[in-house]
Amino acid sequence: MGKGRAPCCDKTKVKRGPWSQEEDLKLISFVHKYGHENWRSLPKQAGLLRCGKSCRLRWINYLRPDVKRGNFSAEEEETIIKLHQSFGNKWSKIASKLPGRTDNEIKNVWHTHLKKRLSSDTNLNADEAAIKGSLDEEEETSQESSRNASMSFGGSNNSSKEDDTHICQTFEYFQDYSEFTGILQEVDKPELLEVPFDLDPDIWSFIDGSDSFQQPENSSNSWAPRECEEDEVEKWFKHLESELGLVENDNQQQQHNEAKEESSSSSLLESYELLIH
DNA sequence: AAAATTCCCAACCGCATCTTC
DNA sequence: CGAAGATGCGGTTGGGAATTT
Repeated sequence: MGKGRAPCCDKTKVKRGPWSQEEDLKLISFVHKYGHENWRSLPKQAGLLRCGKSCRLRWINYLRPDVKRGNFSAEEEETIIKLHQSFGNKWSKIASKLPGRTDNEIKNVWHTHLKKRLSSDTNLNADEAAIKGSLDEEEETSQESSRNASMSFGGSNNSSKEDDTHICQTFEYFQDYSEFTGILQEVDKPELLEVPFDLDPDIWSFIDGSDSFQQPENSSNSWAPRECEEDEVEKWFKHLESELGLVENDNQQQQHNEAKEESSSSSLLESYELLIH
């Protein structure tokens, strides 16, 4: 890098605001194939009308496969509080101690929940101190339990089901086959694998599907497309079919369909990780 | 049921730091 | 060593969802 480069981006020519599913797909598949060594040039090569900064943020905070979504557990919240006491508003530092959590997410949780909780705890403790002398033993016990109840605020015990919901929300808009093909054609007219079912394989055939993007001019090793071994793809498809119940008999299929909404979200994430790693 | 208010979070902005020339 | 671009970070905000009146 160095002198004579163009500015980060022309803000009059880039799209802003919420990301569409199409943009997400383009970004995911581009990063999957070529990595993200150069955020500045990525939007152009991926066919995105976005600032590189925006792409980076979207990837880190939302699309990265290892992003953990859903409510923070009580343990995570306590960890954040402790780390905040040590590091202050160093959100990235705090995030590095919480695998799967992003600095942005931690920052949001801090401002929306933990800060309030801490200040209410402080007030509670002050009140406690003020009235302590006049309380008999029974009243003190009551105060203690009240404070403990306050400490467990945050909805952290319902994380399991809500995790699934959040993961599902992340992936749910990838479920329309026709949209994928449209995006495929728009990105770079890749050869789409014919997949006889309607869901996730389309995403991944899209992602693995050949030369969807402009190859960077000076391709270094990190930019070179990853080799997608056929047996690896086949293995992954089998895994996916199994996860989605597509290799089951009718009864199993019916049972599976009933549970489909719950299982598909985690399966998707699992499959994504399986493919990426 | 509708309006008002509050809450939440994804995304933007601008500054700081790092990297390269 | 300084200049300039790239990237990272933290503060802030807009708008949709949820809740209250």
